[in-house]
Amino acid sequence: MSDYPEYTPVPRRRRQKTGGATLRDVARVAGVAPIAASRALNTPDAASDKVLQRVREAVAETGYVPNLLAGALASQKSRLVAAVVPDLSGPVFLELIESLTQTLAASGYQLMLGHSGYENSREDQLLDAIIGRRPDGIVLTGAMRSEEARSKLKSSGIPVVETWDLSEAPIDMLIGFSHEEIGKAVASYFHRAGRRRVAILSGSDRRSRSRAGAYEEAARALGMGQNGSGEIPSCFVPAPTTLGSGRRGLAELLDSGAEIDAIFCSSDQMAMGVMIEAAARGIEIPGQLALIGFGDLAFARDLQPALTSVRVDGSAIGRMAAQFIMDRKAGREVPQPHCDIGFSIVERDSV
Amino acid sequence: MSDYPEYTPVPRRRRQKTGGATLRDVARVAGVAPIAASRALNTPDAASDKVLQRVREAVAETGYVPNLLAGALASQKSRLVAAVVPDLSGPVFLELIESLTQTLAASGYQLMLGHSGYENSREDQLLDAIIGRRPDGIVLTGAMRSEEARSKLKSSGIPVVETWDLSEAPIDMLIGFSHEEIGKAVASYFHRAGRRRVAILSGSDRRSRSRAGAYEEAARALGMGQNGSGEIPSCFVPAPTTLGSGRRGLAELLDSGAEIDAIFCSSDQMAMGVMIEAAARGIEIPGQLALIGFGDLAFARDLQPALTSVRVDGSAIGRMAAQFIMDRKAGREVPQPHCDIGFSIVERDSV
DNA sequence: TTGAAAGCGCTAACAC
DNA sequence: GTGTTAGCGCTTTCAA
Repeated sequence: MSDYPEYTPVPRRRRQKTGGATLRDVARVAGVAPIAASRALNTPDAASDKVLQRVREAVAETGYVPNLLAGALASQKSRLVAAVVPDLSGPVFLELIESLTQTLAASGYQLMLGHSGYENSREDQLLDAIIGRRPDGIVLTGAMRSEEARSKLKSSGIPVVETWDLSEAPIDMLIGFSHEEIGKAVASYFHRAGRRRVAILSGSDRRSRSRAGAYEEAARALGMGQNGSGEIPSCFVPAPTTLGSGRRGLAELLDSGAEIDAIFCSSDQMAMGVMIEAAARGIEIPGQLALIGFGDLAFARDLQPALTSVRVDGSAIGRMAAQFIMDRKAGREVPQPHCDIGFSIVERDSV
Repeated sequence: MSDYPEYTPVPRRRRQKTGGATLRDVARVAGVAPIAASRALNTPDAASDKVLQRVREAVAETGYVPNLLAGALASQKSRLVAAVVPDLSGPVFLELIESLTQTLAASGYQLMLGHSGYENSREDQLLDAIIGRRPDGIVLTGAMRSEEARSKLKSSGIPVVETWDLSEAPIDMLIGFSHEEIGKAVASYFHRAGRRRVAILSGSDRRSRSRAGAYEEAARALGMGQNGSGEIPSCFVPAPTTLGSGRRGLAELLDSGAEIDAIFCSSDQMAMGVMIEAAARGIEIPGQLALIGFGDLAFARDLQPALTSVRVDGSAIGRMAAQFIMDRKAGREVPQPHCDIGFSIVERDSV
């Protein structure tokens, strides 16, 4: 054995690289500086045709896929937008989510989805996970009621679009409609249609309650309700509402002995449930019972009878929200950052 | 005018900082090194109580929210998982997406959602956007049939879970079931129920076609079909299928003059449409017409009659997919990376 | 248990 | 139009 110490090369600190080709590799192959390659890919107008050509070849040769994480870190633009929904199974928000994804994708943005549930419990944790990714925007469809969550959002500096509601003190931007107005409009619609003994079947989430409250109030003001008492029979079921809760809701309403000739349902699914239960009980719609749903889901027109429903243009909300955020990020000013998108009652055959 | 050049301070190149507090700020406030603060937050076990305490206070004081982008870049762990669905409006995938989001969220992962549509056109673009974010895993529920897309996925080195199908040559991991077996099982179920003049109403997407094909074949093998010819009346509608396409599909089937006593619908929504159309035409279910749906959506049990349907456990797929990916990332081996999760026929009253 | 140094892969800010 | 340099905010690696 020799006493000479073995030759140990100075251990160069090397991290494991991710494996794939990087912009440097592309640049080397193309024979240009990394930044030139970057420009060729991101702002092709600012590069000569020669560089463009060679970089493109190099990309093809190396199979380079840009690391958007690194790009986002350097440029402070993540091209990510987060959307928070209480729940996906109540398809009310689907239209919004789809149009959001689509509009964003067309501009190279990606959607990050978060579920908040209908309770405020996980909000904070979810928010940290979202803000931590530094999205270019956050679209809220529900929840975020806690003051802590709101101030966290505000101080993050990330553009926020609240949707699906009108708030007096928006965090930032807002695209919504008035649930109270809807409640009133439906009550008055029933009134004009000659219905008097109106009832309500509603989810117990805040928004449905808000529609329900305005509906009851307006109905009473119009002199509708149970003969004598002016009471508006109501049934509240936990969100998300389903076809099943519609069936059971109607059963409960009927079994309570109330005399009813019209029901406002807080979702089209529930309305469909009511239709099915009514059919099972031999109650004719709209003859004996008129029905208005909420959401105007695709199937509403295909029901028998076709369902009259309150329509809110979820696609428009999605498109606008995406536009708001992209405008903001591009430094453009959003002229009307608080928007009431309204609603309409789509008249079909169930009233 | 003096000829002396004005004193210009050396312009330090400063980027605009994002504004929020960084780990350095936290560390400074806590009086420790940045790395110590990092450890206090990520691996609390490896830090002394004193440091822990002071870092926590500093976090609260500064309102620090970790920049996960930077963390991901440095650690090669994005804690992001991408899911690609053809479409959200056919709620078949909702269960999967919800359980995926939930399982991931419980471990601090976030879901990134991508829509592929039912055509392969946007696949490649979508894939680049996804791979570019270096997610820790990708869950595929449809599409990705092009060889280019598959090889891109493979060479990315990102764990991929294909779901909702059994493939002979999976890209990586797989959690699925056999659409052919389902077709056969439904045909034989109708046969055992004494139905003979069976038909099919199906979406025209690949998977529905695959179920339909096996169903027709099995039905013919069992001697079912139109009297004499053995033909199986079929109607294919574009995906996503809806209640409306169910109504129109039944109408088409009936108006073609076929004699039918059982229909296999490729979605529960279509089955519901068939029910409605049947009711409108005075056709009794299951007396004159038996019905089996696919998806076993929540409303199936609440229909009148309750709908018999093929059930696939989407939640289980979501949970497993999340687990597979997290195991992989943690260096654990996934013992059974190819899994047939099977299906069941939930017997209710429509047959 | 704690810290200093060296990146992760990219782009903003300059200079030419 | 192109290149140089210095980070973005974090964590890995190594050394104490």
